Amino acid sequence: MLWGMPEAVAAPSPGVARDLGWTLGVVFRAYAKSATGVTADLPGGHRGHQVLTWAARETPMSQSGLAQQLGIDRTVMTYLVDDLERAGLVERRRAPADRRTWHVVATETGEQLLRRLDAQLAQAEAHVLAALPPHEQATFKELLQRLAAHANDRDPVGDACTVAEELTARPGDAC
Amino acid sequence: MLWGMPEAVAAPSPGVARDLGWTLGVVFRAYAKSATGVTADLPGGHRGHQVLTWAARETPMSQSGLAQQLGIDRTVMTYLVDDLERAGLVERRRAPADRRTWHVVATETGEQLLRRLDAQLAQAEAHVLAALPPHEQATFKELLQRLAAHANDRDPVGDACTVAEELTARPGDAC
DNA sequence: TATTGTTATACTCTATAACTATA
DNA sequence: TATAGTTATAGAGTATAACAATA
Repeated sequence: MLWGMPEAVAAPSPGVARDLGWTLGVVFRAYAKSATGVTADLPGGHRGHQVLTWAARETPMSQSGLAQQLGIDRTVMTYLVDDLERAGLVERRRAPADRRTWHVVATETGEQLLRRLDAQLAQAEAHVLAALPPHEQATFKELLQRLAAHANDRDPVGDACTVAEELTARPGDAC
Repeated sequence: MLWGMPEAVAAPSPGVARDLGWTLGVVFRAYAKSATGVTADLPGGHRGHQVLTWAARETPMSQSGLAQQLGIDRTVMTYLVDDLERAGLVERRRAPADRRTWHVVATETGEQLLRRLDAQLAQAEAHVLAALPPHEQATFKELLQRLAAHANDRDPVGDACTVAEELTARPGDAC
């Protein structure tokens, strides 16, 4: 888990409450909390939802294809599909062209559940945005989409100066 | 770890790329990746940074107070302060009023490092926002702050209809 | 008795590596 | 030989419970 910060957490100082990282984290966790609640009982949680979403597409995907797309380890994907299959939400079908691979396909039950989950997730989204009037909601989403589109464009901030070096650096040193 | 989704991940469908949850996650992870790099070598990572931030305040905090404020378990806080103390960034001082509690106070070294880390985190912030022109950056941050301020106002989306119930529900049922 | 802090233990999640069956 | 999938093992991170010192 990354950046777990359960429940309400107070800002270390008034200034921090205006930091991008802090506010982004607060809003993201508020959404994640709602979304986690929606997918809580689904096998695999939010990851199960992602797999189910892909499994409901027309073109079938292999397990390794799913793993690569969703950034999940191949070995984890096995357990994930196992659980979803046991719940009757997806099926494994041998790929005709390559008998090594399984295609993961949503069952009718899985597709019905997916539609309901998506509707509930839309509610969670609306809940998070409810603090803004409609036209500002649209502005926020539009700006967020543009940020997301360029999020992976450049390399992250250079780590030329590590903490280890910082610990021995003097105040005047450039970092 | 919550919502781990390493590296670049493709959206399950074109529509999803416009979902709030998806875009929020992409931008948050982009920032988290930069921020994690900044605090990578700090004992305790980003949590160590949070503790250090509180420890640098004027009014000293007890370990249990820190744990409660930051949503960290008491037992984890012990290890965290141990590591920060070993690195010479904070000190434990017996509280005069209550000899059971330790006050966690940043050392001069800790305060210097904190100032540098905060400067680097500001760079990470600027990096994430770089896709937008200045006046839209200000708009985004303002809207985000208003969302964050109301993030914990109401209860999360009702989970009156759990997945377990969904699995047995018929298409017409209200959820 | 309740609380602060510490320690030890167990549990969950994930990653690594070895194995099979196909290609 | 290389790849898809499976399984087993080990590791990190976290939570649970018991303990000592103090209130």
